[in-house]
Amino acid sequence: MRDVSTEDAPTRGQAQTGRPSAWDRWRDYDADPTADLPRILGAALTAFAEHGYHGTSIRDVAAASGLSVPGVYHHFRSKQEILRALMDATMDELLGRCEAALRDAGDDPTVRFDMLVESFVRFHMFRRPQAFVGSSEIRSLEPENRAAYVARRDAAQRLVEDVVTEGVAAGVLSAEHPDEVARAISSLCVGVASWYRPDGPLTPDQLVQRHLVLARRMAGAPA
Amino acid sequence: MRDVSTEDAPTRGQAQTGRPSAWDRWRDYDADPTADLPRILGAALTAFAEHGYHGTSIRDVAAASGLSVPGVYHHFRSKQEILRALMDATMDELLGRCEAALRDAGDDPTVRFDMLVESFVRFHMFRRPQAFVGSSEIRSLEPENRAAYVARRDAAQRLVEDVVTEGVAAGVLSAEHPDEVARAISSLCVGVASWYRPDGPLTPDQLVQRHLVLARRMAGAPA
DNA sequence: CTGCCTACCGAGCGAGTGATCGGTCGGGGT
DNA sequence: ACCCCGACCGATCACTCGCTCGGTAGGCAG
Repeated sequence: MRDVSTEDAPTRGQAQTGRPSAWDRWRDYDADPTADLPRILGAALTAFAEHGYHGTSIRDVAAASGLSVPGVYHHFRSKQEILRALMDATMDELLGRCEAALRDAGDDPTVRFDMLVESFVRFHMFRRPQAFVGSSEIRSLEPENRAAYVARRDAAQRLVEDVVTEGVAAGVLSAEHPDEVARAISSLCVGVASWYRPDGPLTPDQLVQRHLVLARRMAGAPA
Repeated sequence: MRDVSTEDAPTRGQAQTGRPSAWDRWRDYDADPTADLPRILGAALTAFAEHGYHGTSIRDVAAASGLSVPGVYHHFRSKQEILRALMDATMDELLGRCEAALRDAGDDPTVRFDMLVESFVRFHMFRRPQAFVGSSEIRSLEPENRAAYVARRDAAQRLVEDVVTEGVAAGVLSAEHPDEVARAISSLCVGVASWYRPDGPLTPDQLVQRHLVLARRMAGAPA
């Protein structure tokens, strides 16, 4: 039994200098959200997004992976372990991309806010199944796994909160309650993951811009 | 076999004059979200909110209702029928309360926007399980039931969109894309249902006010 | 008292569940 | 040639699932 959650992870964009750093190209997404995932997790992602964790059987996952049931259990100890690996991979990517966006943004609080929100919106647009499963299946995680996941989720929201707080301190934002603005921006993004369709009338860049406007307004950026 | 979805519904507040009108007291909520529901639906609501539709068995619902499995099937033809009745009751109340709020608001576009948003926020705070199940279990509805539910859900969002559009026409709001603002406000409220806890530091009225501020900002109300 | 209704329950059906057992098979090391 | 190991499968386990059958208990009309 091996943990498969990181196997086959393709080499991603790297910094030109120094050690390779994943998610440096935080704006770029493969069109297929399952492309970077090992096949079992890819199959599980699609099935969980469509029917939910409890609405999906190991046989569904096995069939979609081109494996038998024992074949799946060769890679994962249990159904719960598949969900845990999927949720972990989701948070790895979200946090990785957001931290990369903040590195790119430098020190200007306005740029930091904009780029972090942009990164959030893009993730929820292009990793729609991950974002959806990540928010709807928290309750299906066993207590320990849930606690670990929620902690990372809170850390992601904390990134937003900190950037709002910085903006207020620098006088470029005027939110009275940064934690609530952070929560509102998170809710907005989760919403995007639930209704966004790639074949909609607007381009991804347009949608990013429009949601950036909404986020700026909530945070009290000058019109 | 009877349809139980409306049985035992207590008489609610009525208009002082003319025919009785449900949800006239659209701001008032019983502390227990299951209080107005027949016991089977109340049990199903609690269980679905905690474990999801597929994570809940008929035996769970029966035990929580103090009935046997056939006892449950005496009132509902199938598990799906229970979910449908629950979702219907949820939309009945949401739409009923929002329409009552709009009746109360009169003609002033600013008041109409504020009261409708207030009604939305309150519903998602005090009917948290309903709101959560209503958004997370759409995928568990069979196609016909889902289509009917989504249509009513869209109608609710349309109420918000119309009020924003009215506000823009009257010059008291300045949103460029009312449909997106409406979606954002809905997302905000769904978010409220997912994190709000009655024992939090803020009173419900404070939370309503703060979310009203966020909604007004997104809609481009003057500061 | 009989007949019929609603409201339920004990027992159990076939199907499907997560998980496991004892394998097979092909490739790499020696 | 030998063996071992990772990757996988057919068959099957004990159990739970949604749902149903044939009943019973109590109320009420005639």
